[in-house]
Amino acid sequence: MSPDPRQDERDFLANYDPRAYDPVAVTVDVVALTIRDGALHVLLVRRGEAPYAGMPALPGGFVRAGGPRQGEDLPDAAVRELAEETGLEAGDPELGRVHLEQLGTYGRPGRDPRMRIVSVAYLAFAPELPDPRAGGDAAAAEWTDVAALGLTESGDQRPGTTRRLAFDHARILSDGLERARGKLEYTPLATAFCGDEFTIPELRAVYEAVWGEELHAGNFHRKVLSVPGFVESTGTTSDRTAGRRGGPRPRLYRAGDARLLHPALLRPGREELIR
Amino acid sequence: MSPDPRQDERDFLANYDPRAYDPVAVTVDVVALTIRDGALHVLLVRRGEAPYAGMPALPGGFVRAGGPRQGEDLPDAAVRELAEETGLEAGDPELGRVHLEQLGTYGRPGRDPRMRIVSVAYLAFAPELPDPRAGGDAAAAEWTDVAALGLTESGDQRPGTTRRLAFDHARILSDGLERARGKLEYTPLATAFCGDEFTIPELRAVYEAVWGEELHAGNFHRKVLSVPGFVESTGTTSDRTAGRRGGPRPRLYRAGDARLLHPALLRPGREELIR
DNA sequence: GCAATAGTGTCTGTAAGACAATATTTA
DNA sequence: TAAATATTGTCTTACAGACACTATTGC
Repeated sequence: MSPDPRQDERDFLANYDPRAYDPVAVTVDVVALTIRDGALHVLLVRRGEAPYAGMPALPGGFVRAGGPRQGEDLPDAAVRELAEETGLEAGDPELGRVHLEQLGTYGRPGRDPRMRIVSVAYLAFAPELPDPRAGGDAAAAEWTDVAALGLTESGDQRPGTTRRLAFDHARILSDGLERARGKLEYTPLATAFCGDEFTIPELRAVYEAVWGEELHAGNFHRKVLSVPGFVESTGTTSDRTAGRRGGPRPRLYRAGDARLLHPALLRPGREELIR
Repeated sequence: MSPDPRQDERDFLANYDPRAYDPVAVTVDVVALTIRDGALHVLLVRRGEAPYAGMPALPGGFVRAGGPRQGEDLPDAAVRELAEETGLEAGDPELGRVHLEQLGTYGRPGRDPRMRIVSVAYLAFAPELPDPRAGGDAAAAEWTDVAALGLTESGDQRPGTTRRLAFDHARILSDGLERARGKLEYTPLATAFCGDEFTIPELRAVYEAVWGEELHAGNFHRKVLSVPGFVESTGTTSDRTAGRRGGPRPRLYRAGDARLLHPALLRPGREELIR
């Protein structure tokens, strides 16, 4: 490496194609998912300005730069945006329980009418977080049932859907949901939607909410317990009565130490989708 | 939407946090993989300038911008970079057989010492492409055996490796290889490394090169034929003798119409990697 | 001829899914 | 008491992997 990075930088700025300096802005958008009342919800904000003023959008914003070695890393920007919109402090331990992963990057020319914007989308999975309105300066953000958005597999929204998403956020959310559905198959991600301790039926409710289909209780139960490291017993039983309509008290489990599920829990009935 | 996008743009540029306009450049980098002589190879260029002058790097370059609706989309930029470095024309039908997918985006501050750069990495799978040197103005690019790069699972290169990659390209390549290994399990991607017609042993050689382990010929053969839509018979046999050391002439197959393999071909012996 | 390989057959352990049975709880 | 639910058991079918076998080719 050259002994003088600033000289490098001057050479660099002087030499290469100036078209590359047409402004390109980099943003992060966050698809934050949680389970509320047994249904999958996504965090949406209401846009205050044009374009798409008044329409719901994914929380997001510009990545802070400031020089070659200054500014924030992309995952940090995603956490910051999530914290700002949920009203949680950036250092809140509640945020430590949130699983965050990069989803993909969207840069089609024209996706933002104001300027060329490349957006790095992140996917966040959280157990029930406080309602965004409770936070101090939290914007008009709220958890929205994804079923109400009428998303199709192709990333569009069905005609007649009242809550249309801004920009290409329907596509990004659609990709995020598909990623989440797939990850539930071969990782213990579903436990990230639960509290520290949870029952097998609660875990099954997570799978049913994300996959959108009912699962056979008995087979699911045996299967989860048969995957090494998926869950570990606490030896106690749940005394929560909310949502239960009878039957014995279910046992409580914690997340195990597995990072991959083997064998995987495959989604039923995907034969038609394969071709 | 506002009736005057240019007014939107002026408002936009006037109003928001100017720190976002600290220059951030967006590049694409391409992890192009192919099989040569039974070993997995990646396309690398030799850097001509500081930083990392003389060191091998992934092919890549700046995304062309030019205004809100001008410039190229990210996948187009990746195809352009790949075409430039391989010496193929951008419209060459040979490029149409290349499978391209987004790998991930890397934006850690300091990853490029000159300025803040966010790089969108793409993964390309191709059957044997012409040698880059054959192309007209092709840079000093060449296919490199990935085994010679001494990559570890953590994305570093083993001490003593002579060909050290520039920037964080060892990490990017490492992520690309892991993605490729995984995709071979549940998609028919391996056929993208083969010609139009191929034999089951050739297909097995692809799996062995990418996974880095030998597979049982008999079980692999039966398994491939049992997955619906993976391959379809041509009714002919291969008369190529290159690489074969005996035995009957293998039958020829084409890629089938499956987009997912069901059941999947799982990598053997991953029990240790699960925790 | 000899060694290597393509392709098929067989057997065993594991897993998925349908279904049933029992015990325990809420309403 | 009736209905719902947690948990376990049983059975069938499918599949992965180990191994064996035969036929066909290159050298």
